[in-house]
Amino acid sequence: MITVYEALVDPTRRRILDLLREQPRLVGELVGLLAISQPGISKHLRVLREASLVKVRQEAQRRWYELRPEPLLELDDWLGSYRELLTERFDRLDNYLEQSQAKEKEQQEDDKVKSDD
Amino acid sequence: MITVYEALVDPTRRRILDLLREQPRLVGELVGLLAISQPGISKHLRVLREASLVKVRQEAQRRWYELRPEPLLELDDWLGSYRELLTERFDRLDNYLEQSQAKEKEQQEDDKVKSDD
DNA sequence: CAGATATATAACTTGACGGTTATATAATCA
DNA sequence: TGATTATATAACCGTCAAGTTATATATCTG
Repeated sequence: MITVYEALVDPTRRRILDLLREQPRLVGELVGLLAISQPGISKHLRVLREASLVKVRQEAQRRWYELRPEPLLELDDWLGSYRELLTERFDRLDNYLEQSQAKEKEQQEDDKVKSDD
Repeated sequence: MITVYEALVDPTRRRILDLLREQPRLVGELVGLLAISQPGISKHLRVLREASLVKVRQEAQRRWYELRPEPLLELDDWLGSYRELLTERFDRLDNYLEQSQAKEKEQQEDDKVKSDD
């Protein structure tokens, strides 16, 4: 079994989850979107499966991967104990959060620039 | 710079944060509590520092480590997009969460059983 | 100053991770 | 049936993480 923390540590897997949040996807679709080889994607999907963060529905040779957000509750629960501390000082943090979001967005752009050959 | 995801992936570091949530602690205190060598703890603290999750106050030879929860906001933000999905199906998940908590508690017990030699 | 105390850093080992290419498996299609 | 399509698995490689022991650094104490 793989913990939700282990599943989320890799940015590619977070991207996959974000993509699956929009809609179920085929493996090949994810390959097209993520600039990683097909076996690489399959390996990530295996990790997500073993963390129970996705479920699969087979349809002929194709596999539809679908989000299963339940395990995120554990993370949310852990975070909960910190949330009061956070909201206490909330004013100080607005700035911080905006910075982080900018950084993340930047990185996602980088990911996307798959050389189109 | 170390991401909050990287910082949280290690269970020992999550325990350290939990301990610092209660109160600031000395390195030696954490060593006593965690069954890892002093350099091991110092390395974890360095990671937490580079993730901006702790701050240090020096007092003679001692170092007080204190929680800095701000970076957790980024994680909370990421989780936010999934929270609606989660609450939608909330009834199905109670059971799941309880299981996870039991597992975690079990593991923490294991951590604590430092052979007292 | 010499020793003791508290912590950090260096160097090393081991194992796991994330990527790759090559291949196996399984279903569809002609 | 043989070729094609879609995905998973195997084998391998380089990097890094987490632990260790040994040592450096810095402060206090006698």
